[in-house]
Amino acid sequence: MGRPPCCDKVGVKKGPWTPEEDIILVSYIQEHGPGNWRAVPTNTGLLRCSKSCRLRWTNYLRPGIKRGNFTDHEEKMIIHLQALLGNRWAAIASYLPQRTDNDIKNYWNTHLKKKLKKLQTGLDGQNRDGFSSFQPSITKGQWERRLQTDIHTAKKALCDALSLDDTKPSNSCLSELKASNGYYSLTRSSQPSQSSTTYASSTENISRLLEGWMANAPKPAQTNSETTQFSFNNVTGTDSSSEECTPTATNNNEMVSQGAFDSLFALDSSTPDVSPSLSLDESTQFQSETNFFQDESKPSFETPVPFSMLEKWLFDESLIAQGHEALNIQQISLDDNVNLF
DNA sequence: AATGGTAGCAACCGCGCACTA
DNA sequence: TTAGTGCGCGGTTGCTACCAT
Repeated sequence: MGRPPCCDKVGVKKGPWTPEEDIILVSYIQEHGPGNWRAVPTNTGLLRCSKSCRLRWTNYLRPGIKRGNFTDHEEKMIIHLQALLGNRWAAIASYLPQRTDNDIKNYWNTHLKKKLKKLQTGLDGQNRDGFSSFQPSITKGQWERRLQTDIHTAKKALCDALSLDDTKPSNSCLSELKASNGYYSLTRSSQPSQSSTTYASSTENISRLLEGWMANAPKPAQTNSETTQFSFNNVTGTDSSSEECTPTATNNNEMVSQGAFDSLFALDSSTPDVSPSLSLDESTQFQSETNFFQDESKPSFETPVPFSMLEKWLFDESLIAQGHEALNIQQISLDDNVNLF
């Protein structure tokens, strides 16, 4: 059977999204919810294909997305998870609730690959930080087979471990908004760029504003130098809470504040001992108690479960040195990847 | 100041899977 | 069982900003 194109390509706009398009898309999703992407261009009048709309929403407009500034812990998690899962960015992203697969993929390709390569060449076989060479105890085929059966359940178990309540306000929100001040100019020429394009910064603002919508009933738009620059008065329900980053904005289940999220990754040696390798049985046990991926393949954050299990599993580098099998698996994959550089 | 190279990132493309009729 | 459809994923491209010369 032939596969029809996702759109007829005729009259379909490509390239960067404009703020106006973002607003239209956000407004539509706010009203109808994500999904049925095929209908989005038709119903909104956007000259974009459905895939483009979905991608734009998933990667940039969806609430709760953190962009840029990967922390050391996130970096480590990505490295470990990439070693374990390979280039399964969506799976890796599911462990980093605020990050998109695209973001992680880009970060891997642009930063971490180089970093690891540098590390690999610099150390030249010395064992350090879990990234060095070693003698694999099992073949890649073996661990891949094992992963095939284990990854899915382990993924769900880990997501369960990530589940927590979000009660802290985001401290970084306001400063980011300030940093973005003026970036939403439609002329895209009013402010100097910092580290990203003016457009990227502006979509971040859209996301943050949307967080406010999702969290609260629509309120009259508040006059503000930042929001008015965005022409958000075209959209009903602009919420001032997104500017203030008050805890009221945390009702959204998808959103995890910076503070809360960072706390997840604080290494805590006092946490209970767990096996560094999630066995199938353990994972299945978790799986039976949880309900994941409610929306857009991201875990929910309803049931507070200590993060220590995942944390320990991912970060206990001493276990790497001890040569546990599960971490050997990571090492194998990591070495395989490094060899590709 | 101008130019060329490079890095970073947003977005696109094609494929595969799941679901339905 | 097969065809049609929608969606998600991973790889890749191309644009833009930055940096070195």
